[in-house]
Amino acid sequence: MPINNISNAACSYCNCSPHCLIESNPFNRISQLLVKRTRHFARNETLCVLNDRFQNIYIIKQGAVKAYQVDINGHECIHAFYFSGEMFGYRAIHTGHYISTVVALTDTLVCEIPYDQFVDSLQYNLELSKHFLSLISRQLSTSSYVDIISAENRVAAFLIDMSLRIKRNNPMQELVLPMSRQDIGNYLRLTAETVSRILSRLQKNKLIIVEGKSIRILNPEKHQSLKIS
Amino acid sequence: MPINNISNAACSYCNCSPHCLIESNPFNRISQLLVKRTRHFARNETLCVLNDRFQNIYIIKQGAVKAYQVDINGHECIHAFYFSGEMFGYRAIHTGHYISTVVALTDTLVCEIPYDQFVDSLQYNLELSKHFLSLISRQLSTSSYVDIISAENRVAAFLIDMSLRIKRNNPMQELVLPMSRQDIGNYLRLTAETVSRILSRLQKNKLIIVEGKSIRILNPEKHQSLKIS
DNA sequence: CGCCGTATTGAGCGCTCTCAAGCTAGGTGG
DNA sequence: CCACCTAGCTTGAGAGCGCTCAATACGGCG
Repeated sequence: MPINNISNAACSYCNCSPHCLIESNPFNRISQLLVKRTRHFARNETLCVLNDRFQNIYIIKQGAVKAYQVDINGHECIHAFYFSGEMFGYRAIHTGHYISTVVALTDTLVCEIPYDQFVDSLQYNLELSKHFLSLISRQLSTSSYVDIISAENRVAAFLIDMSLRIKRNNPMQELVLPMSRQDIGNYLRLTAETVSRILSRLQKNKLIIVEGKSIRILNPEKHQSLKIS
Repeated sequence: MPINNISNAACSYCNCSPHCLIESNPFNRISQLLVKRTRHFARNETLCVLNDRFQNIYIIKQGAVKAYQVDINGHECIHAFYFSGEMFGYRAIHTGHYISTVVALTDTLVCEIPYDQFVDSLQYNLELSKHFLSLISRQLSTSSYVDIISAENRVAAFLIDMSLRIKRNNPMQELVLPMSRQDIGNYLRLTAETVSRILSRLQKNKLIIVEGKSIRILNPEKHQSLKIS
């Protein structure tokens, strides 16, 4: 696997193409014009650091990352996980500096797109402008888990979301979470102990089967009803 | 005060101009091209309704609004307040339908901008594209209050934020909150009772002076330290 | 095998919620 | 002018959920 492999292939040739967030005709039309770069990061490697100068938007070709800030108590506040096909970095557009540190949860391949060049290309393509605005707006329209009051509903909603976003190529429909219980807790504003207890409880109630990082969801419908507190 | 007064004045003549979020040279240059409309809403009147077709982006010239969804338990989840000079509606870009109901908290004047026309105008002005993306990105980069664990810190952070966003023309630096305690609670995911108790506690600790909806912040520095849990 | 990081489980505490009772301000009518 | 009403706000008592602290179990790896 080549590190920092420079490539300028059209999006249609990307291995992430079937489920890429920005995969769409308008983007493909423009994609040939953009110099993109595929980069590889090992588990625990840092993709970008809080306060570094904003330069690139990233799309994950393969793998998973977490984006977090460390608060004054040293607590790691995770505000997002991103998976295969998803885009990140755009939250830095306003400040010009990354507003979180992003770390790979597993071996991860990303597509790196220089923002300056990308935004300049918008003037040649109104459709791309519209599409990009729509993508960003999508992030604004998805409500956060912390809106959900009870811890159990929050974990259930998290599992449903993960099961929809993590691409799986196994027949058993099992979900393999790339993050630790602590990460899940930091994301949902719960402690790792609470996350663990709730997973046990959901298993006892025959809603899921837990085997370490691998989780099988037995009754997605039941979970749906849990989702909204 | 004319209702639904049609106007197409340049932004520079708007009474909101001194503190408008989208006030900037690039926008002013384009603003003459856009048909805008000034509309008036009385207290408790609805500006837009959840699931209605997305047509306009709004900028508040004067007043205040709350944006909320009602969850399946009938609980009103407020996800934002907007004040004079601020923009809303852009969260609907992705879905094409408004994702919340917006209601006036006081008598409110808004500037209504048709999105289709606005987005078409982007192709004539790259600077406007960049500026608009930056504005939207700003919304993504501001973290939510619910990230703050303790209720006291959440309320303190809320008060600091309000004091920065609500424009005042009084010398005593007093903050007049346009929303009820219940609204504050719905926004911070606390009960109205808890909000009330915490305001009393902050007053007892000589951090604020509460007189109904009017609040004076005595030690902004002390609050800052409260802000991050 | 022992080691270490992660996950699970338990006991007790504290914060916020629930439920309920008073309180206040503003409005209406006599 | 006061009596009365109502909605919103405040305050109190008790309960429950999630946190803290601590012990134990698991799993990968030398």
